[in-house]
Amino acid sequence: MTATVPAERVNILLKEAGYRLTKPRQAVAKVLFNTQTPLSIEEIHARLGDRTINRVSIYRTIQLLCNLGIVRRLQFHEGFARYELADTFGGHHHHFVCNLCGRVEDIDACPLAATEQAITRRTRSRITSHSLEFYGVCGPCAQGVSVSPS
Amino acid sequence: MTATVPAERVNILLKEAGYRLTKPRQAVAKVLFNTQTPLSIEEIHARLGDRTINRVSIYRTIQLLCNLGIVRRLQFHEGFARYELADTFGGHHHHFVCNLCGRVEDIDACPLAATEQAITRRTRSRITSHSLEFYGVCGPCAQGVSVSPS
DNA sequence: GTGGCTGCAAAAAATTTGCATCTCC
DNA sequence: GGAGATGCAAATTTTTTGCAGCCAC
Repeated sequence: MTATVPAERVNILLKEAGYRLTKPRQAVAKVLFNTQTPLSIEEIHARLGDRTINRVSIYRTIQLLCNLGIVRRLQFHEGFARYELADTFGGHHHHFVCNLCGRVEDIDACPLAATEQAITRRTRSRITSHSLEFYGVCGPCAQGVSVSPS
Repeated sequence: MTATVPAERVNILLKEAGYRLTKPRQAVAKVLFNTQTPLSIEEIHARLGDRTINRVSIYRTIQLLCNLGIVRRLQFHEGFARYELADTFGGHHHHFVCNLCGRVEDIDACPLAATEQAITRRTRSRITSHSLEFYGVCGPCAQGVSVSPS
């Protein structure tokens, strides 16, 4: 995804919700805003240059950002979660995950609006979000030119 | 999902692939064929009446059934995985997960064939599967008549 | 009979929690 | 200064692995 709004908006949202602007929170938010692909806790930790920020703080910060609707959690069946900016900040999109190299590509097309309406009408439920992932073999891997993921 | 083919087909598939027909494997398959909703390892274990079958065997059986394409893994952001019969046995469908009561409903409509084709053409990738979940509040919960999940 | 399968125990990995210390407002 | 946040350690939870004994073929 690509950040469409300055990271400072996160600061405002935190303040408005009554939370403090601390170094770990700003650092984690910055990493997420500067990254084009969903990150695991471990990857976020690795990107926080100096390792003075504890993994536990990253977990807690991520949980907070998820609750505030700034970040969303993804599961690619890897045994751990990944996180990226939520729709408002990163734009609504889905993912294609290569089963060979693990690379993740954004899929901007979303054909689900009509489906959601149909479900809502039929079941009287309220849909607040959806999660859609495609799995397969990416172009480069299919042609044998891929490298294993970092 | 609903089983559309007798569970005996699993026995044939196992044999054909060179695996033995053991009690744990038949018991786990039976549970999956008799259940309408995706189950966690814990839930499968609980439904195996007598507790003579170990959790580890369930993990290993599930992994085998996934590899054979009989079962598929789902993640509803609960911190653990759920499993249900794969398309061939349970029919292609997606899920609606109620954020309040946790109930899971099948969504049979799948509007993704066209999207998959578009992605495949553009990126020269090969899509082998997709995963789509809707989240929200189900009808009963929206009307305050819901009970918490078992 | 025997090689693959199971159960037990233990390890590994991801995430959460308790609490003393620190720091943002 | 004080409430709230962090860091460390330890606990919890889910899943995986090693290995001796068992059972399907």
